[in-house]
Amino acid sequence: MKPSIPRGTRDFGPAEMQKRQFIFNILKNNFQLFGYSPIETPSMENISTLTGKYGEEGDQLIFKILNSRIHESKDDKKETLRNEFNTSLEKSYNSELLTEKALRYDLTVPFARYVVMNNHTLTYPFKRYQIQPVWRADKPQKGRYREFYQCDADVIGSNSLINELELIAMIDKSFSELNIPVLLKFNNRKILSGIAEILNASDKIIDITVAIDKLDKIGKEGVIKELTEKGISAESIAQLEPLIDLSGTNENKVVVLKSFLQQSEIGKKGIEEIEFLLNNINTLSIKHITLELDITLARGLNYYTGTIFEAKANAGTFTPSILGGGRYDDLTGIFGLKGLSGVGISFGVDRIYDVMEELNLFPESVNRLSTTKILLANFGDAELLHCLGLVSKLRALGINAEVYPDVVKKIAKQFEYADKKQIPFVGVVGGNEMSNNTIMLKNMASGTQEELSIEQLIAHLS
RNA sequence: GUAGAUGUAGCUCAGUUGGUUAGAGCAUCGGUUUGUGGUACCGAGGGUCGAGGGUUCGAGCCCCUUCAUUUACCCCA
Repeated sequence: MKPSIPRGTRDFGPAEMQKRQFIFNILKNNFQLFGYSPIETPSMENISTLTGKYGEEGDQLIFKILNSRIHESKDDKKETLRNEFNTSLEKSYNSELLTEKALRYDLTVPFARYVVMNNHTLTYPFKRYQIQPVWRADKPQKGRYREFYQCDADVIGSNSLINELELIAMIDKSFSELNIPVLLKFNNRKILSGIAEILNASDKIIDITVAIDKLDKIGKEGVIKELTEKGISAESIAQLEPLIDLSGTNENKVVVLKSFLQQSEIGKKGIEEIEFLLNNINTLSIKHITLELDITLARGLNYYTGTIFEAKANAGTFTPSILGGGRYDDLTGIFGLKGLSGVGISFGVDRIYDVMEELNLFPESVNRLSTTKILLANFGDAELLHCLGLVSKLRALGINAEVYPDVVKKIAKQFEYADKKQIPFVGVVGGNEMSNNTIMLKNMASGTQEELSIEQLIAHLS
């Protein structure tokens, strides 16, 4: 049979892994630098843990796992299963009789589930990071995969906006180290709720933000047309006008929003939070990223209640977001633990990779196929045994070294191997070198070689 | 879900209005070189042209069906 992998999934070869790990390492270091501890959770969760947390669209994109040993069910149960299956063919329908498990859709909901289950062992505020793949049954396209890694950092059990500030600092530091120019958009769900409250249209708030978000694409008239189509009254649209025209600095936008939201308690709270962030952001010495208040940023995930974040590369043609996050006031409440507010962000490694590839941002040092520093050529059994002693000496000193395992007719083959793996040095130990206790060291880049003592070799490679 | 694009060698792709035995580059293997790679030269292997059906004396090319991949919209990391 012809081998293939499911669509939306990918294999990663050594060259790609080298670069992916470069990203993982930077993120992991920063997570630890800011005080987060690692956890892992299972790939699969009970389906009831996941459903209802991501909005209607999100729920449909959850990969479900068919119950195992369904065929062993009793006959009377089989009839029920058949009915459930038929129903699920007719409409979007979750039946726990068929699929009681599903692949995790993100890391935040499993984290909330973890917190509730481990409440008594945790010290709050609990700061965790988590680097694991998630799965979404989306149609794949550019920058969109069905299996991809998220790198999450969340603080739970703290209401303080200091957490938001720290996250912004960590985002800045991480993207600065990755050397990616980034536009970090932020907003606050309370402002969106406030706008809905003022317009008395809480069910239409998503339509409104989506429409205003298209301003760049379809112009002001297009936006007004779309709002009308969505059933927003002319009066409300007129009222909305200052928001459609919203522009300028973050501070200017706050002034406009303040007057718009005067009559909304929740809106005023949102403004207060935004102002706190803007007033204190300077003390963070943000050097790298650009911060922009964007009231059209809504984010589909149901659980967000306060600050929301989204980051995109500020250069090149790759437009999908590479980071998302926000505050959720009561995600653990669903699992029975009330009153724990959390805030977190998620880096999308796969998209960060795509951006870095496009902008050619990977440093030269990770653009190689292997980390081996020296290959010892194989001239036969006796020489090989001698070389094995030599490599273990080198490895003890932290020098990445390997031997060529097979005896081959043409020595050239071994040099070709080193060349293809981009190994910088090849050591040759034949009869002469063995009796002299030396090694012929060839520099693959320059093509030159010289006979060295073992001490000289070590000095050369260290 | 809606719309478009593409399926030819391991990979990237040519292939003329339908006409002999379907090509190239890269990769692989062998040789020029039995202690030396990357550059050069010579040679070899490798194809049910995505699958099924139709039109035709004749189909990689035209028609139908189907599958796969990919891009955009929606939503998302």
